[in-house]
Amino acid sequence: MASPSSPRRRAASRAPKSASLATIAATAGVSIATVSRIVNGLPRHASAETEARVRQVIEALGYRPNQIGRALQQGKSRLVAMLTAELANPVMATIASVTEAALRDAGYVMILCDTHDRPDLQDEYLHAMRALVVEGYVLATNVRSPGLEEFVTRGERMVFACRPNPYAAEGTAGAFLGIDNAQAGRDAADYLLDRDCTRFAVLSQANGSPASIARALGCCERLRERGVPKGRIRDIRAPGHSHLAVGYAAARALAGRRPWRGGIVCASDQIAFGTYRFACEHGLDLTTANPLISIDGADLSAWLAPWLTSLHVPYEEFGTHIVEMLQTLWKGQPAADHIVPYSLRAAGAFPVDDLC
Amino acid sequence: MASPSSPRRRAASRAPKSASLATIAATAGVSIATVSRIVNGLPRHASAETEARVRQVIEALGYRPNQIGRALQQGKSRLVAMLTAELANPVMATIASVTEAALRDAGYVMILCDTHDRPDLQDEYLHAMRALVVEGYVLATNVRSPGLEEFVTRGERMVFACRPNPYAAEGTAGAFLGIDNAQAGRDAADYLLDRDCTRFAVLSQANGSPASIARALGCCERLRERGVPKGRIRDIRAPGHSHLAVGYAAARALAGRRPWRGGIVCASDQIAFGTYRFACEHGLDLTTANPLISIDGADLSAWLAPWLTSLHVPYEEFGTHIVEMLQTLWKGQPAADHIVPYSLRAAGAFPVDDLC
DNA sequence: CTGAAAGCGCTTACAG
DNA sequence: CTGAAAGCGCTTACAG
Repeated sequence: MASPSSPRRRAASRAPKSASLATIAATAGVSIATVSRIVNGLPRHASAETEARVRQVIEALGYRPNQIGRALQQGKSRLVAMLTAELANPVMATIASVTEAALRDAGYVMILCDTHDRPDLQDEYLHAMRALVVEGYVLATNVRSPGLEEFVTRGERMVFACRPNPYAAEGTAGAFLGIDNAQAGRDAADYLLDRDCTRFAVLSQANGSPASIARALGCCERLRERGVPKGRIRDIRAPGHSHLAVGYAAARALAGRRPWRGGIVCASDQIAFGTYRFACEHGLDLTTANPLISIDGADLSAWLAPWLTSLHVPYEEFGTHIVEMLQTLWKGQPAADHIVPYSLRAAGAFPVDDLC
Repeated sequence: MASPSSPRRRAASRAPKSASLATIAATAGVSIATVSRIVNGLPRHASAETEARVRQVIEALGYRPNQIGRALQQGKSRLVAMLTAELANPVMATIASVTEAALRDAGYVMILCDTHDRPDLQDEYLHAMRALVVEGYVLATNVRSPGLEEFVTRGERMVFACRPNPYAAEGTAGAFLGIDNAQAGRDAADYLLDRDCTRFAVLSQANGSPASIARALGCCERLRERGVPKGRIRDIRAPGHSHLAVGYAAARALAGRRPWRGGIVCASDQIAFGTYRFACEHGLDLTTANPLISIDGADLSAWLAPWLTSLHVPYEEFGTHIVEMLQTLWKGQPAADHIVPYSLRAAGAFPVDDLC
């Protein structure tokens, strides 16, 4: 190791200094304004010779505009904050990934903040992002927090993915992007009914997000509607932070009494995975005798869980939608809710080629 | 929708304006410098009464320091860039997640950039991050690019997770964080040998990353070393961008001749997942007759792939290590490589409680 | 076509 | 204890 006082230490202790507009201007013998105009490709910026000279200097010194200086001047940062509930969840990772790509294409840089569904972290990040003067917020979290309420009432430009805005004012454009969760629950019920199930288990998270509650409720509602007696519906709401753990616990509850026989609806892929693990360990039957359907249908599931039938939410398209919604906000218009369709992805039926 | 010229439009078209240091100073009747000192908790910043008055104004106006102004002044942004090869890969998502948490604890904000393993995107991001004056770079990509070479030679502060620095100078501290990949391959070989396998398949990606090549090579090397004849080793390098597709293709090649009988080493979890999907569809036997071991052992695998035995890389600890390495760099010292140990995670043996 | 100057929000010596 | 002033890197009217 270099000693603390060695010259080497000094040299390496900060990032290599890069040239500024002023440096370029000085060595090219023009004004800062001129260089700025050239860099930004403004209309009648400079004579051909001046431009050539300046460009040469820029090239030679490897100049790149400092975004911080620009951001301070313009009052906008080209930064968008994305707050995710839990990046470890593949669904969240997918949303983050596609949003990042769409924002990049639109010329923005995404900052990803993992709130771990903790209100304190959520507020910490919200404030840190405001301090960075981000131009918009994408929320994929379901937690209430004072900071979020404050931001909503202050009119910050936010889009809500998957989970609706918990502080949305009545009759306001919610800027919500997602599926009709209640309807998805109903469709899951129909799927099992059409396969002649007579007993039903609905697995969801206790005190879950509004979205996941809506799925479970919609499902139970539909079952009753189609004449299933209450006694034939097991509405299991298992505790746990991770949906994996929820699914495991729910499956345990399900298998607890006598061997289960009937259809199973999991409010999310992750819950289905937890169920699956329990099934592997303790022999809960997940074959055609007990058809299982989940809601999410993430791409990874098509690989890792060929046994899984699910209502596939088109997360791969969320990035584009999110950017469109942000652009609406940036135009000063309220962003309407955006309800996307889902589709049935049958077990094992998804073609490999589409996944590569 | 509000008409384009409605007053509403104007009102919403930019973020709500927030108070500046100057505003606070003016309404509190003190100088900007005084407010700054109070906000930053500097030693003898102000008299008790002044401070009280200023704090009151800050509270009333909801003032938060603008990080951009501060960054410009101090020449540091408290931002760290993380470049990931592919966020859709759960291993990458895990690394991103833990790094984000560790950086936050250290007072930094992480910007996540998904390069999709494309050199052009990698360079685009590298330059965008430099423009943001980030204080460090975390690379979890394996792509060579002109920009990366430029950054390395310029001495930017970077750490390399999982994939070594492709432009590291001889005998230089590489700032690499990861496992001994060749040794992991060797250990995987030993695992199968100890289970009395006599035939072996080694599944990896054609033209893969140095890390994954090292795993496959180490494995083959060890097999030969322990006397396995070349004809009993099938070294399958399948093409494909995603490791899932690679695993699928490799399994197809493996099953192509006669029914496979022997041990299987997958260079990564994802390759094992692809193999698994092929096995489910086409009946490749993955039970004890054909023991399979992969390298990675991501937490998600413990849930979704209870059938999988793997050498578990402690990705959950990567965040802490990455921050330590960055802090070494920030002190002006070179960051040594950091080789972490891995451990065997046997199929189905991982306790559920540890995963919640 | 080109430049001098103001100002974005902040920190930090330097005076008093 | 407190303030006036310079300056971080940039853009943008405003002159010429």
